[in-house]
Amino acid sequence: MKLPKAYNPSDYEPNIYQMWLDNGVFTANPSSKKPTFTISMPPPNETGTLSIGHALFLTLQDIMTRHARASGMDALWLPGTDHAALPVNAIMEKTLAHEGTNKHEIGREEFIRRTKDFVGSSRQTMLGQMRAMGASADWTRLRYTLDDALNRCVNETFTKMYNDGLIYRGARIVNWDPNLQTTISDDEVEHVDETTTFYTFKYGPFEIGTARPETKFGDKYVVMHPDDERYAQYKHGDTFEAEWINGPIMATVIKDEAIDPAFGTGVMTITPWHSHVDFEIAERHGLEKEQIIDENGNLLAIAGEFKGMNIHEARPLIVEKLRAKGLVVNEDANYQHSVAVNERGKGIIEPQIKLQWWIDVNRPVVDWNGHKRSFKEILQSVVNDGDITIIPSRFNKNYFHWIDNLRDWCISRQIWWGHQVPAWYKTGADGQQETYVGVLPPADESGWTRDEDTLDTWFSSALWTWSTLIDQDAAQNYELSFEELLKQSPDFKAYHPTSVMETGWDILFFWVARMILCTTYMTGQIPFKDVYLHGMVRAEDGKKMSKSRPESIIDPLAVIPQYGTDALRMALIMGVSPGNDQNWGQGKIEANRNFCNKIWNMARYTEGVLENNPASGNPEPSSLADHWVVMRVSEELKTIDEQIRTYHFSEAYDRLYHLIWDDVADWYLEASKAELNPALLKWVLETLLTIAHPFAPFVSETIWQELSLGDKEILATRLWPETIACDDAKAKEFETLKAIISETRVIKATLNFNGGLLKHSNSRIASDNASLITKMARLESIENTEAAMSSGIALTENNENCWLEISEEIARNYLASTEEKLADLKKGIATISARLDNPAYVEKAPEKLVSESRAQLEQLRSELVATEEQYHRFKTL
RNA sequence: GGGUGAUUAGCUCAGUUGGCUAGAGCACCUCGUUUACACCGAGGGGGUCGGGGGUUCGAAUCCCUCAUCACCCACCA
Repeated sequence: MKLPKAYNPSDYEPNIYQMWLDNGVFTANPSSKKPTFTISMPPPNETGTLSIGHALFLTLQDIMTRHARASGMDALWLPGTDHAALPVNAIMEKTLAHEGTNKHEIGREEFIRRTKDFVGSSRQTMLGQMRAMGASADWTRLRYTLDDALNRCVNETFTKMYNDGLIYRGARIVNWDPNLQTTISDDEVEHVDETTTFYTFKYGPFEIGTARPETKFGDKYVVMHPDDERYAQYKHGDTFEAEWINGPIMATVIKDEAIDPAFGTGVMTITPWHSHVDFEIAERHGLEKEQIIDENGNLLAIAGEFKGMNIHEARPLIVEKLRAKGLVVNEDANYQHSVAVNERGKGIIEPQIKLQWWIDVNRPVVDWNGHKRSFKEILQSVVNDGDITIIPSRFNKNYFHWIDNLRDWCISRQIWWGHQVPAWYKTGADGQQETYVGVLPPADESGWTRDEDTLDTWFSSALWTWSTLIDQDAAQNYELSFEELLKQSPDFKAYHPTSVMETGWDILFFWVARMILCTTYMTGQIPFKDVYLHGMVRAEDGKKMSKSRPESIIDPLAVIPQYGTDALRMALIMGVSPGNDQNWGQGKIEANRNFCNKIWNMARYTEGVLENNPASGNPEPSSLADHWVVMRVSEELKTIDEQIRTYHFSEAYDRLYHLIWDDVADWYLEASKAELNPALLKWVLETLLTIAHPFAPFVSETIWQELSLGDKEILATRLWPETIACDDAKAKEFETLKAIISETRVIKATLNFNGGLLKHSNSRIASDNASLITKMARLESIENTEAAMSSGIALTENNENCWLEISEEIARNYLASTEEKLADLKKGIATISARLDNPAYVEKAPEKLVSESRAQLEQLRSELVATEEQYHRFKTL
């Protein structure tokens, strides 16, 4: 025996993974003739270690990839990591602050160098963890979002969009994070609820409400709805003088439909520099805009005596001053509103007007399917036209809704870690600023200075599916045009568009939509055909795992040594449906550790049999159990294959679990002990290991290697098994046999006795399989009496004239069970005959269902007759 | 304000396009040291599928409505 009694995963996993690597099992081959299957791995951020969420996506993608490989495809799962601009930058700045310095002191070059060191070690940790999860990714094609080739793609994309007028530089209102000192996109803004004080101030003849008195210094426009009759006497453009924070000011009346007359007094003043809505009103009417708050959140000169003060300190002082002037009309301390924060770091967002780079999403100049379209229109049409399928489909609605609300995308960031904007500026002879945008710096760099900003991480991530497939060396040859580069990239030609994008629903907008946008634009192709969205893994109590509750965090790498990677993988997909969140379940991991051990012991049993009874010849079913197991395995081979292909991972897993445990382990292996068929037993084991492999790669491959199974040396390269022929009638006979054994067990358990004598009257199945029945039902013996039953308890669930010969004394105790059974049978008969008595059912339901119902009714009725006879006999005992 | 999801056994959840008398894992109860496995085997209890309407021969599944919970988007002077 090579296999020890229990499966201990950590004894085998690292070696098995290394064996796969050594044999190049995961390496794709674009020159093969096989159909291709591609997944671009969503690159994890290089900020630390793998989370349970990473473990989930690695499992799902690995199942798909291994299944594709087994389906005879050239499967490429392309791995990578993300430079994670904003989070990494924040970590670095914090580290520098700790050391008493900052990025400006050490300079850009040194900053980049130190950041590379940091992410380098973090990357190695993460790659090791991904391998520990069993990820069958092609590590020879490992990519990084800051690779030189990707940088070229970034510059190509930026330049092309700039030349097409789709990227522009403009002073617009942005989401400014004073903590991280950068702009962020709309999608990175999160709203958190807050209770604050809502003030109502007197402002000339009006009363205005605000939660932010500190922004009000420069307010000189008072806005109301044009149809608000309370203010009908004031005309658009009227001016008036009002006493305000730092003395009298001239104010102008503006009428605008953005104002809700029902809110507060229906009048407000605006601060265009620090509010999105106010900015839009000011733009509509061509109003002046003035900055009040600087980039650190301090008040500017316009605040007079408050100049230089932080807004939070200044707020109460400003209110105090207004109160002293008698301008405070009302204060509501329980005002509920939400405040915008950066989802990274939770810094409060201060809108500012800044000169930034933007992508225009509304300009219809992009060629797509022969039409000039805007980015918005392309995003809509690829999903509407079915080029891309989102799974589950309910996310279509979210996706379209997001597009409808999409505004121009601010892509520049005031941080150093990332792809630098490929734009250069110089002041020309006439004093005007010139701008140069290009893939390469200007030919003569003298006088030009490069834009200091970097691009939003998602801008480079948006190029991920194809930038990773272009020839990495050719990308450095700038003689080649971008189109030539694509043509000369074998991987791009073989593997793009990719087959499926598997990712979390939380980055549908951030990433999936932006990949579609940039990829259709640059390559003329969709990035992927299907989008499969998984949910979040939450803590066992249903709440988010969070750093503030360290005990809530499940570390996948801590689970693996104790339970094994396979158990972790299966726990993560068990009972989980696409797009739905799941709670971590300790019970699930234990159940799957046990399942792995079950597989192990199924192999161990087979190993023992084969040692004494070497398999010879082709596997062919002989006994009833053989025919039955071949039938069951063949059915499930097809179904599980289909389920994986259609992304029903949980159901595929469920079928595998019960096939192995219930059908094979509990029935077939036990039955085989009565009538050995070593060749078939071996076939069953090999087949089950092959279909279990995508789910449980380690235990299946370990057994394969330890027992030197199969026609191939490595299970990971084996094709999905073929079915073999069986006799359906014999398989059905085994079902009858199962019924005899099960019912015998039930009677024995109900009456709680051991042994027992089973008699039958010329049952061929019972006499042919006497030893099997005796063994599995744990009987004393079995005999054919030829005579009809006269005493004991009849088995009524089959038509084989079998009965348990036991004393009338004990048999009478079965009366209660018989009564229950009678009730159940009558209920079942009532249900089905009611259905059949309904002419509409017989007429409209499919013929197959109707005939099934008839057969079922027939069966129940004969069972009822037998049970009733028995019942009356017991009554008279 | 707009939207999505959830509500199924004590707990955590599956349940493809409506179709066998509604399932799993865990937990629970009874029995069992059968040489693959106690990380086991055999048997069992437990649900009017959130409430109410409707469509249909047939509804956990489709439609309407209400309730509770979670989340997303927008707004917030």
